[in-house]
Amino acid sequence: MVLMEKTYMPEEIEKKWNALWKEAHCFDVKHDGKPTFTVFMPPPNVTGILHMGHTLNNSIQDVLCRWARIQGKDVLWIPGTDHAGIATQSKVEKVIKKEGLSRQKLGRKAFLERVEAWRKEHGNIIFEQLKRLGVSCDWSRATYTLDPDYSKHVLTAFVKLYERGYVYKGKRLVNWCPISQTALSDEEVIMKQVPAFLYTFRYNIVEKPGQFIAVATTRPETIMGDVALAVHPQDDRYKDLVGLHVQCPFDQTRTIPIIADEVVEREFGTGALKITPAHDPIDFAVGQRHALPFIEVLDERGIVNNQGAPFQGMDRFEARKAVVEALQEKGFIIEIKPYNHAVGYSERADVPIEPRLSEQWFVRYPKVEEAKALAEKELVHFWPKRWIKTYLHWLSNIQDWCISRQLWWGHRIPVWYRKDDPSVLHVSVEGPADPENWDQDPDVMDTWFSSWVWPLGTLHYLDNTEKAKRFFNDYFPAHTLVSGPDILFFWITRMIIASLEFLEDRPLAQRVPFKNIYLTGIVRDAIGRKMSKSLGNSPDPLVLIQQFGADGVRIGLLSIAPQGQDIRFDERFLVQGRNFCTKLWNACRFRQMQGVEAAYTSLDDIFEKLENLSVYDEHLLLSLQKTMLEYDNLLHAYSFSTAIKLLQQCFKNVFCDWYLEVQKNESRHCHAVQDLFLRQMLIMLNPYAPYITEELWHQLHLSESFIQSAGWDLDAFNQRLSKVLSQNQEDIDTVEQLRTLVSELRSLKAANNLASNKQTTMCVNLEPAYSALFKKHKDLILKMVGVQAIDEVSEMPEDMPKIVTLWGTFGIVLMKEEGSNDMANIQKEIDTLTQHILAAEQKLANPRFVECAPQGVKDGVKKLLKENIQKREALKKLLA
RNA sequence: GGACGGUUAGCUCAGUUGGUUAGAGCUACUGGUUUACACCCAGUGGGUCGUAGGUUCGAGUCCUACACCGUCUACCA
Repeated sequence: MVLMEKTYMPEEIEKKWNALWKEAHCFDVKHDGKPTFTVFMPPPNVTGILHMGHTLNNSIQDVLCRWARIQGKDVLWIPGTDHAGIATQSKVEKVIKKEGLSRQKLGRKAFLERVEAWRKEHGNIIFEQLKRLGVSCDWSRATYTLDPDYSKHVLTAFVKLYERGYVYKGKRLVNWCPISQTALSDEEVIMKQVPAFLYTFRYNIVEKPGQFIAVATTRPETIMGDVALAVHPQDDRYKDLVGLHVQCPFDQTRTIPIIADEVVEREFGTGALKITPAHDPIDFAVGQRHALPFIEVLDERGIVNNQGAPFQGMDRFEARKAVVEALQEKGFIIEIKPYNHAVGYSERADVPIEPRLSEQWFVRYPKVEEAKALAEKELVHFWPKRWIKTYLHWLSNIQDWCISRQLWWGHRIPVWYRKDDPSVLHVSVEGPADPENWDQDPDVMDTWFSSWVWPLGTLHYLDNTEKAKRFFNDYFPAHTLVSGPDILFFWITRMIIASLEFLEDRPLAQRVPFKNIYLTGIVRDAIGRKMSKSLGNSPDPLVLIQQFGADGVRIGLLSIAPQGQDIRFDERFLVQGRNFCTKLWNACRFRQMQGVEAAYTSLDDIFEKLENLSVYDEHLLLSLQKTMLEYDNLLHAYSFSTAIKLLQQCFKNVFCDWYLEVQKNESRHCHAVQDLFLRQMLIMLNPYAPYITEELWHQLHLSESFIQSAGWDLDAFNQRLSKVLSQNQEDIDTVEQLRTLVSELRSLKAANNLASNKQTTMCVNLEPAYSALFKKHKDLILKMVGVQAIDEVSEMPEDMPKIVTLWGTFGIVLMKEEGSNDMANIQKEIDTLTQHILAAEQKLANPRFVECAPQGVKDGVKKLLKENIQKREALKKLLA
């Protein structure tokens, strides 16, 4: 047997196990009749690269999947990528721009080939990165949203919704991105507070020469598109003016009416609102109500068109300046004041969006009420729970979804118009039989329209073979969906709606695509800023993996990710993760140095060898048992950070720093105890740290097969353990008291400036009740504290530094120049004890307390009171 | 404007249905290398649980108000 290396070397070991796992198809779905466990990976952008958000998200999914596998479940974790319409297309457009090309110059077909080539080159980088992190997906089932089979699901969704009357085409005001030149959904628009100006200017009244109405606006460049002025019907200032007309400032021949509409806020600005239906959502509604004309003055690039004379050809921001200057020259401007307001920005291009009138495809959401009912009936659970409110709020205020995009990269809208009569439509997945007579709609669908059928498409719902149907039924719905809350509406809610709509033949409970939704926090930097490319505050996960090992990164990250709370990321935590791995490594190395059997040591073997257990052994195994139970509960409750901290604490404090140190000072060794502890600890740590635990599992010869097949039957384990343990609670208490005593005596030494390695002599005045216990464990105490002898005395010498413990008063023998007795400290301790004693006495003297409090609480108070009094008496003796 | 979070040690956070003397890790300080590990061990210091009230025998935990920080959402043009 070759001795393990002195430190854990993640890189080679990670490589080794990645290869072996792949070779053995460890993560392939088995479909062997065992209970299934499905997870859908939120598909990252196909050309994206791994960032901290992915790292957190996928680590959590991996914990869930690996834990399920250990429990013997048949796990299916489906990975995939998203074609990411706008993001990918604009990336490639930037690249070809450098070659002096544009997509228009290339033409649709050639451009799409370029994008596809780009995808082939840059796609799946993220898969390789995820593999480095150690995620256990079934890679053979990786799905891409433009895969032919997957696309069929997307197009079918469109066609079905069209047939059912949920999809319609309409000329509406949409969010228009002048850079990408496409419509955007409301969710792709980011509202930003920006400093701007509020311009107040005059509109001369035609019927009353010399009189005018003052109007406030932030968008003077749209004045040329004004078709009315609106005031509130109850506004006394303007009541008499309704029905009259005003003159347009740049086209004196054009007059527009003054109308009354309740949408106008009397308190804002001047109480008069200019109506530009083609360029503002509110104005659009007013325009429809009053049957006003729609005048567009900006084109698709945000440039003033021929309706906007004399500013034609100017960009919208140039035009704003020019219009204001022109108004100033005419003396129409009354006031210009700074004004902060929210402006919608295009998520991708980061420029203000332009509300623009255009013809688009819309979806009216089906199954909204059912989607609400699912959450209310707890057929889908949110973790943390509070997200249910946000979910319901969105569903209650849901707006029709603009799904067409004026892009080329994506699923093309499956609608054809007859060449000789474009009002004749053909809508189908396959297209018309005589394509030469038809023109297909040029637009593609919103990327989110493709990902909302993710649970159906990845499981090949439309495949009608018996085998495929059975597969779908066995793996749908998923157990948990893990995602950031930022895409709760974009994606999660829509997946629920799509599954509800397209699985109509199933009962409600079986149409929900996942039973649990776990929403992670957002990863922030050390000073609380969101991690982003532009700030450059996001570390490269691969560099971190190289520095700390994949396991170190995973443990570090998960230990600071409390349920649904944002994460303050700091490399310090990864250092801790790595350090823990080293500790684990060394504890197993230590075990190996004591001799490991050449044959495999199964759980049965270990239990067989558990005999003649000392109280220390029992104490350790009971700690293990308690930890196993708590760990199981914590994972059920998605408390990932608490769970890993629990394991770390048990492993370091109880096993390494206490049990192993005790073992070093004991002649008798029961290796089976260590083996059992390490075995169970490795199993529990495996979901968090798959590589190192797999390696150690084999180094310690715990099994021939992979750790993932170890099994986890808590009840059976507890029963077996109960048989070998004496289960004497007093013994366990004794060991806890011993730990405290050792710590107190070490403290006595340190307080008197004695180095921890300095052998000293102590004396003790024992509490009679603990005399026997002390004698029994005396040798161990001597060794653990570093003391030559502890002499029992009935009277403590006066000038000796002392400490009062549960078991007795201990004094330390000092050389002349060493230390001194600190009376002030003793007095301080007596004072604190007195406070506690008084509080306890008051409680017990209170009849209401005695009457109401449960017996356990009362007993606890009494016991503590007794101990505190005992301790205080001993301390008082020292002062006397 | 609305909704939802958060506020506990210098920092990052635990603290389950109210119940015994409020915890951990990191940092700081002190000391140490004994059968693994300095990516280690031992010890010390540090908190009137955001503020003000209330309910209760008992409140970090429940209620009310306020303050501050944050997120989402709608935006009054």
